[in-house]
Amino acid sequence: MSNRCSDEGKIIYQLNEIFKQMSPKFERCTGISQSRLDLLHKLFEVDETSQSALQKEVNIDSAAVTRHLKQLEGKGMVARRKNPNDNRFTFVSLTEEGRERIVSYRLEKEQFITKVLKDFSEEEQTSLSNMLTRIQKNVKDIQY
Amino acid sequence: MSNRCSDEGKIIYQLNEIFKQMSPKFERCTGISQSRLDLLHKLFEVDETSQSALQKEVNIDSAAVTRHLKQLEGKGMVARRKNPNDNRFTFVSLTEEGRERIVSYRLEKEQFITKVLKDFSEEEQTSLSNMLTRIQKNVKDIQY
DNA sequence: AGTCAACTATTGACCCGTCAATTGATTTAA
DNA sequence: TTAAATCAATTGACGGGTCAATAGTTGACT
Repeated sequence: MSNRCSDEGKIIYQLNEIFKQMSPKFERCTGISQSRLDLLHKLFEVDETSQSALQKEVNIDSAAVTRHLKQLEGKGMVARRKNPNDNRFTFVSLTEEGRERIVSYRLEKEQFITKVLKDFSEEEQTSLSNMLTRIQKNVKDIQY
Repeated sequence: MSNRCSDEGKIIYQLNEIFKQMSPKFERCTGISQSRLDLLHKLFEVDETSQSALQKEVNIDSAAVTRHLKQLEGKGMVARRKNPNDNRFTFVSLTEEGRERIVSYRLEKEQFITKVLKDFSEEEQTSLSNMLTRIQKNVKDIQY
């Protein structure tokens, strides 16, 4: 249950470090931030969604979603329009240009991922993934 | 080397999710952010250091370090003074109050960690840690 | 009808990180 | 000894996230 202090925080520490080191490299390699690519990915699969549905999928604050989508709209990658049947909702979809550009993003991302998982066998990957899933569950179970 | 798409991005995704979900809970449980606790930890071990040396250890930008330390100074947890032999450097140290309070922070942190690693055996923990180390190395090797 | 509650989206204030430019102190070299 | 280079720390501008408050729309209930 409890083990020696030197090791105790190490995994948490490593998780943070990996995140901090990986995020900026991801952005430089792919040319887009992970959050934005996530948004585009979801849109890629869905054709058109409400903003709130999108927000629930990517799991970032709706304020951030609004700002991202506005910028992506400014760059001509997504289109937004109000739901005519319910003006509270705004529908979001990829533009043609967005749809084209996301393909190259995906490519860059795949290359990035293979670099990150270099020398990991299939078994190791699934083993790692399973452990991460368990950690995720533990984190979720922490009340407060 | 390359495997099916559904699994490809999953680990990266999980790492991000864990980080995003864990950070705010950590802060609520312990009452302090991870970065700040890191800073205090280093100071706890070292008695007095220069700010730049501290910055190198915690691995966050020196601008952020300055701002953190100023706030911690405002709360009476750390003390700062210029190095009399070289006025470029500022020395940082824990105050008595800071030294007291960090003990409880450590306690909260330990409890948090055991929750995160619930149901993980020693072997699993070292196995996980080793894999994370390898990933960290892979990330570091990504040029650009 | 009219009011009230619920819901989406947006905005503002804030935290935390980065990079780039600046300030002040010291060292190096001419 | 003075000028240039270097270095630590700070500051400002910005990106991206959160929460809280607000605006606008819709639905339900009296």
